[in-house]
Amino acid sequence: MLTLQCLREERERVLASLAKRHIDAETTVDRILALDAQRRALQTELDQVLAESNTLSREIGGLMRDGKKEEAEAVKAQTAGLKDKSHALKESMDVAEEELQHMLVQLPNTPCDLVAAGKSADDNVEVYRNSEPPKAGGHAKPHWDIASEFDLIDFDLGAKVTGAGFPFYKGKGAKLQRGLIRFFLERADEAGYTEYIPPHVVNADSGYGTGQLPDKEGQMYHMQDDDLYMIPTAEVPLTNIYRDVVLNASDLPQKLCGYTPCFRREAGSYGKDVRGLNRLHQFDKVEIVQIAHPSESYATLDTMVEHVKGLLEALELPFRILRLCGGDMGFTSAMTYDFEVWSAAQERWLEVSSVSNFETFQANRLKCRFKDVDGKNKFVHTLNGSALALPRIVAALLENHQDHEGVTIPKALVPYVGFDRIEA
RNA sequence: GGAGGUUUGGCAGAGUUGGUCGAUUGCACCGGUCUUGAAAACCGGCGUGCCGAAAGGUACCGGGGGUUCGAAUCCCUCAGCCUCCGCCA
Repeated sequence: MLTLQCLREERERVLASLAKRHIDAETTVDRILALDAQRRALQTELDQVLAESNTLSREIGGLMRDGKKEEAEAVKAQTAGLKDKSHALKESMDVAEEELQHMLVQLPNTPCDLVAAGKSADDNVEVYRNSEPPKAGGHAKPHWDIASEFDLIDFDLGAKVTGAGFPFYKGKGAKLQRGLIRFFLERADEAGYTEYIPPHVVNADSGYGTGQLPDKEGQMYHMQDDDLYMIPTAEVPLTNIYRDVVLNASDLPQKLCGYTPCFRREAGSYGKDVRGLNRLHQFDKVEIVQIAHPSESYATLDTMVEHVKGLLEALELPFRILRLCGGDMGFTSAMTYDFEVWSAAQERWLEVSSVSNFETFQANRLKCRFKDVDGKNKFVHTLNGSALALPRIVAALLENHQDHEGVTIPKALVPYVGFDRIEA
């Protein structure tokens, strides 16, 4: 979430920045500032009452020790009204604080300067494309047909055993998954990311820390009996490693990665968006995360973009990179690059990675700071990116590398999957 | 799942008949003296949030709540960790 200090000192900039998301936050921000002023005034008053109370209590303590019981009783009488007074002040302060927090967590992050204003995906800025989308040959089969023809993925079986959006991967389909995961992890390892196998289930504090709660409450599977959430991305457990942590400046950057299945309820999705592998309730993903020094974070973002770019090049897929506009960016992000691969049969771009800098937005919630050279604790910047999400990569591999007899596995991937062709 | 124990500042570890305890001490760490440099020794500093220009005030001894003029110390509750028993991959 945004810091109060930032709202206080840079109100105009924050409003202008949020306007790029097509959000008019003026009313909210001003209400927050009013509550903040109110809270501070109450705190000052409360502190005074408590100070008085503490002084008297110490006095009583001294008198009791000296055996002057009657004098102590007399002082005690002076404390009579103080407790009610402090309780009342505390209560008003808590009320103001609660409303303030409630409003504050609903404000999204401020897009950074480079981000364009915009309402929807149409306003995203394409910053890179490795090739023109191959012309439709008319014969390209969609991945769900290929998957079925070579018995790679069974959607119906998944629907029977669990429900729609939970496919079974089979035979070479399963090996392809396993190979891709290994391939992505090895590349992350080579790039200096430490591998983690995190829990696939997190508590509410963690959901809150990375911003899934309360914003996306309905998107996560929730286990009511234990009040735990299934992770929608490894970002949640990996970034929450740093919740309530103060790092040394020399510890930065922290680079970590991890493979996990991801679980998303995807309420409200329908149609061609959910066909085949396009959108699943459970999917596999390798995530890269960095905890960076504020002055380095945008350079870090660039290296992460380059990393993902390298993966897609190795897989020989046509792709483009978009810098998302304000209106299309996630709630917590200050800047996001989306990677999209071309689907030859569906003849459209499919998002396969999202690489973001959250600046201090998550760090503020996580209370993740570093001790700066001036001795002060400051918020770190957090970043993460998919490197990569599997289903649409598999879709693109099947569709783009198909021919009449089967599918050719890109050379870089062969050592990981153990075969170079998928055929009948 | 049952029984008991435990949870203090980066770590270790005092403090529980409630009263200058936000907290003794050691280690680690930072600065200084000494030294060609280092080590040792000695001196000083050394948790975090909030309010405040500052001085200072206030809050925090696992989380939350309560008793009291006053709680790290008493009570309730939740959680983590440890030991034993049970069950089990």
